[in-house]
Amino acid sequence: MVTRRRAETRGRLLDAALRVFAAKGWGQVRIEEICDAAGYTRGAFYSNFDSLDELFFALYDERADLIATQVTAALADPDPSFHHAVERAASTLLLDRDWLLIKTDFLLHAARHPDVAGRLAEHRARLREAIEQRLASTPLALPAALPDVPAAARAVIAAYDGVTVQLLLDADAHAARTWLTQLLNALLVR
Amino acid sequence: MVTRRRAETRGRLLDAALRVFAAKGWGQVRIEEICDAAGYTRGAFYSNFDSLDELFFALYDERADLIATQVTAALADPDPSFHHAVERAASTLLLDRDWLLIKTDFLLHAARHPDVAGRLAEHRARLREAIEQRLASTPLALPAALPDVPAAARAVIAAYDGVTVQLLLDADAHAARTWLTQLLNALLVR
DNA sequence: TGTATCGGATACATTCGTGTATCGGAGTGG
DNA sequence: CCACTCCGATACACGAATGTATCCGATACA
Repeated sequence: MVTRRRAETRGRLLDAALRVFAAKGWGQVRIEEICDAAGYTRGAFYSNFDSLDELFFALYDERADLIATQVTAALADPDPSFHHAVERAASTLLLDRDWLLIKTDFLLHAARHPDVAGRLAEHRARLREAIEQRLASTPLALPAALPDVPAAARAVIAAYDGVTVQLLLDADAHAARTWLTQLLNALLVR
Repeated sequence: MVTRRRAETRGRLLDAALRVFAAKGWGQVRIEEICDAAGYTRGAFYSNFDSLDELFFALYDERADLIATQVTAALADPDPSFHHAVERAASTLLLDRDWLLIKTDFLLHAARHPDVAGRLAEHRARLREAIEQRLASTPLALPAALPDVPAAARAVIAAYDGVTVQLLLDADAHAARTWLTQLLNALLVR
């Protein structure tokens, strides 16, 4: 089982794919571009993946799992203040513009192909549950328009999605983070 | 000047392009698909446009202008109640899922190609100004986290973008509209 | 109505990307 | 050290999409 070299090139291909997909966008990417960026030829690609879709999905799964784990950890940390936890989660979520680009590509793909929307729904559900648990464990005076914790959690996700759009457009990560915390304050603090 | 037939086919091509782009997504669309959907051959396309990009941009400009005009009118209408105006604007903005798909495609394109981001920025600016004027002309007790009207207007846009994502995923326009009004209440009403 | 022009259809050449089949080298086990 | 296996490189054949050049029918105008 010579899984050593194989895992290496697979990893390099995934890393290169992240950059290339972020730069050009789903649908503009040719297989050979990724191979070039990774330092291989198409032979390596076809030896590790069956299609570009499979690579893209593998990439999405890998990164989505990573991010969800990090955010969950940031929110579940019991000791710091609420605002501090929000800051940490916001930093994780809005840190990597490349990921936001790819995630939005995947969102569009899921919107058009409901059969693959499950992966995305699962990712969002993980984030929502982490947010709900954090909200439930923190004494908050929610505004009248958001009566319960699930509604508040959905509002948090909507704010995140809204700020994501802004960050995609102006590429100002710092402004996006402060703007997200400002929005969350407006939403969650009566 | 035989502009009659020409305008007709150009219009049909744009209409067909709206459907095809919404269904398949930017980057998955072949010129001939649009021509087929419009009932023409590629000759008609090349006679009216230089490239697929040009067609896509023309389509975006046309629809963005239409939507912005409608929303501005809905918001500027002085007589109805604030909530009623919000409902009308929300209905216009969230009515057409096809448009949201295309708009998001364009968002990604703009995020990756800053030189074409101007069109999108202009569209957003029009919406923001309409919102600001409406907010300024309505006595509202803004929450502490959104001190002034510009901040509140940006929050409205963020909420719109966030709800757009949800609508893209679950395709439930009615839920999206009520959810948007709920979010706006949470954001704007102290 | 005849004619000139315009617009869309058709045919063709070319380019580009893909997928497969095969080859050579590197790593592994005996 | 040798043989075997695995993996990535190379070469090739095929199909798809594009853009252009040309043709024919429709429309406008005298």
